[in-house]
Amino acid sequence: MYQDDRIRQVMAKGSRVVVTIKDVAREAKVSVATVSRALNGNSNVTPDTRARIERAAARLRYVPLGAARSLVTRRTQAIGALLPDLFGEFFSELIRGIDLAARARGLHLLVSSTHGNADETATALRAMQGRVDGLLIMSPHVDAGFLRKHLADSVPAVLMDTALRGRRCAHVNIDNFGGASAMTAHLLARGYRNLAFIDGPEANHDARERRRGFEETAAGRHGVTVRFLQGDYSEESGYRAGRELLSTPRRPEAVFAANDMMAIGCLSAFNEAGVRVPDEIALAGFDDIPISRYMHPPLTTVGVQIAQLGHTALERLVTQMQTPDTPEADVTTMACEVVVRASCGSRTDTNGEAVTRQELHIHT
Amino acid sequence: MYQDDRIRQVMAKGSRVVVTIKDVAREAKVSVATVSRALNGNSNVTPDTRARIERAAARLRYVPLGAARSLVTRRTQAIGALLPDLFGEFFSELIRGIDLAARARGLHLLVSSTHGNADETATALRAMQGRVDGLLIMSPHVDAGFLRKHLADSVPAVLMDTALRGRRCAHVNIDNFGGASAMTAHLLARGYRNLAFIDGPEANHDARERRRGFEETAAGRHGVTVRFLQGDYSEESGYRAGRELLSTPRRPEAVFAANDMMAIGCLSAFNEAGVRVPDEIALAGFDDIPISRYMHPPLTTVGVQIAQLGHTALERLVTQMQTPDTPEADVTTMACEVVVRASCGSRTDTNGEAVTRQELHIHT
DNA sequence: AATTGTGATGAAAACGTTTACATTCGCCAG
DNA sequence: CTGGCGAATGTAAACGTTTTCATCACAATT
Repeated sequence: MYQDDRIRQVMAKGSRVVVTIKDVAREAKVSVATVSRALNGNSNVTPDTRARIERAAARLRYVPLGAARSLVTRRTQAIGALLPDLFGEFFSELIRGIDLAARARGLHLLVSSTHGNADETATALRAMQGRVDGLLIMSPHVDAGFLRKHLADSVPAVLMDTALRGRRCAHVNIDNFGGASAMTAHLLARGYRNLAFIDGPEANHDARERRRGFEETAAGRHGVTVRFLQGDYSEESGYRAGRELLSTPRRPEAVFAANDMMAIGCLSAFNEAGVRVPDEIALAGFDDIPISRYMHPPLTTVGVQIAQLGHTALERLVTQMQTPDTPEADVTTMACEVVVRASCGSRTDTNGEAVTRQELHIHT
Repeated sequence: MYQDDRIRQVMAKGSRVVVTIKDVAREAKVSVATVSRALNGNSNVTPDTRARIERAAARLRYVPLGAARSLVTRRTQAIGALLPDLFGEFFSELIRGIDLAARARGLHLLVSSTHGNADETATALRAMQGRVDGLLIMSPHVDAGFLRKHLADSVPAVLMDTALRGRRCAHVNIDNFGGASAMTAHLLARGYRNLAFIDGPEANHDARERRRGFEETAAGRHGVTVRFLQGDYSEESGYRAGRELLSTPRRPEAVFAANDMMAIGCLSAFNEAGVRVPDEIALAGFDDIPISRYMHPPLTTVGVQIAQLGHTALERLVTQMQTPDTPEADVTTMACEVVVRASCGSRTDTNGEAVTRQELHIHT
């Protein structure tokens, strides 16, 4: 049955010998070209021959070597996602969105985290380039110079939620400004006049935009006072901000945290001090991470369609990969929505679910 | 400055031409072999030559093509993680653990989700094999036959939290039985005698083990009654189970859900009905997902070191990749711990934090 | 001065696949 | 019977890198 030693060796139980297309060809008594054609399904192959080849391939458990295939086709069928971190709900959702879109396109997904280190970001960026067809990048460290230095022209890339508007590649952004502005308007509409804002890390583009959204909407309005506290997006920093707010003589009526984790920390501080939310003080966050609705009270927040962001970014990238001519780098902005729950004193059903959603604009 | 048309073409702004090692060699006026040696750092190259090559490579923004390199070195420097899903805290943590360990080893991480579909699992498994050095697999569909059919002998693999104990590859499991058993003992120790258990999906190995841990520890004890409700790991199913429990004449004193999401759903049902936890009924979960501690009351649960599981699995895989001789496939079991919070009536500090952790055994 | 050793560099083979081109074969029209 | 055609298959080149082996220059030894 087996034609020679090679086949015998390949079939030997537990061996680590790799099966190549030549083995399949030999086993099916055809040339490697025919095997390739049969297995890739495109060209003309006799049903009989095809069946013989498929049987041989299955018997030998042949799987084509991606490297060899990529080398000649100049496609890896993989895209890389470079993210600042893989921890927490935000990135989990983002990866899920990317994965969903990638699998729909038959693309593999290579993930890497940079942990906020610029050198590491550069290393990861370089390491990925040789092995993917395109790159999805979210990182506080990337700017025009960084990309010019570390990103080859041959690699299509899409930047997610980044300040930079270089003409080098496309962007998919979150409407941080609009979302923060809408939430601020919501707070004002509820009658709160004395407001506090817990800031995100200064270096972060999105944190700055959120602050700006709050500031421009609230500041200068008649009878409205604003106050800022520094945070860094961590629950811990939100907790500290909450304590600080309680210790000052004149408490704000409402607190808007630049992300949900800080809002949650702040809520802990309030709960701990026996200050009731929203009766004594209102609280809002940003991101609408899944935990938010389980808080006590459920958190009013700005909903970001995180998975959708990943999906959109990947589709953008695919478009860019398919059109070799550099299209004028465009910017897609994902809309946000105010998700009203109990923490800002809305009427809610007994389950604490959101009862209203205020849609914002979509601007592409 | 530039030697010929090729270089000029390569340097042309915005071009999609890929830079190869030959271009670098030409630019640095050396052979490709020397470029390879210089850039890989190993062999002897004159400092002068090396500098010239590095300058050339940087100027051209050269990055080696992974496919070509892999083809000759027979290493992709990548490992694949095949998971049932990418949604939720559990997988987020797991991926983080894997990524951390992989980056420490200089390995790339390829992720893929199978969404519970057996065919899709097979496809993903096959597609990954040609492009990674090893595989981390977690899936309800893999059994001995499945692997024999779809997994080439040449690919090292580690199975995570799976029933199968084939001799084909190593396993890293969670001590589901031990954890459930310990939690049950904890409930009994607190004086609860009338217990209910919310089951996970029947097909799941871990769900069965958790049930077994509960059953064998509680059943047959003097004065202890047990009751089972079917769930499927979703919050929704936990909610239904909670409603059902409340509607029956004799309520259990304590409810043990096979995972945290169901416990959270159950808690919603209790809160909604105004039934106080833990005063009127105690509640426990399994997994210790990050949300648990933010519940109201914070959830007593079985802690699984999820990130650690990923880390361990990857290290196991690396070991297997380095030793070509198949080592007797071994099984590592990760210990669980009972994390006591307020939902089972323990005394807690004002913050609702865990105040005791009961360590279990570690068995390797 | 001739020989040997050494360290840097170059030439070329190899990796496994796809694909352009060549070959073969059977069939049909003339 | 022959020429031509199309379908099925084979042959071989190419992809970009690493690595083995050979070459070379030059210093150290005889």
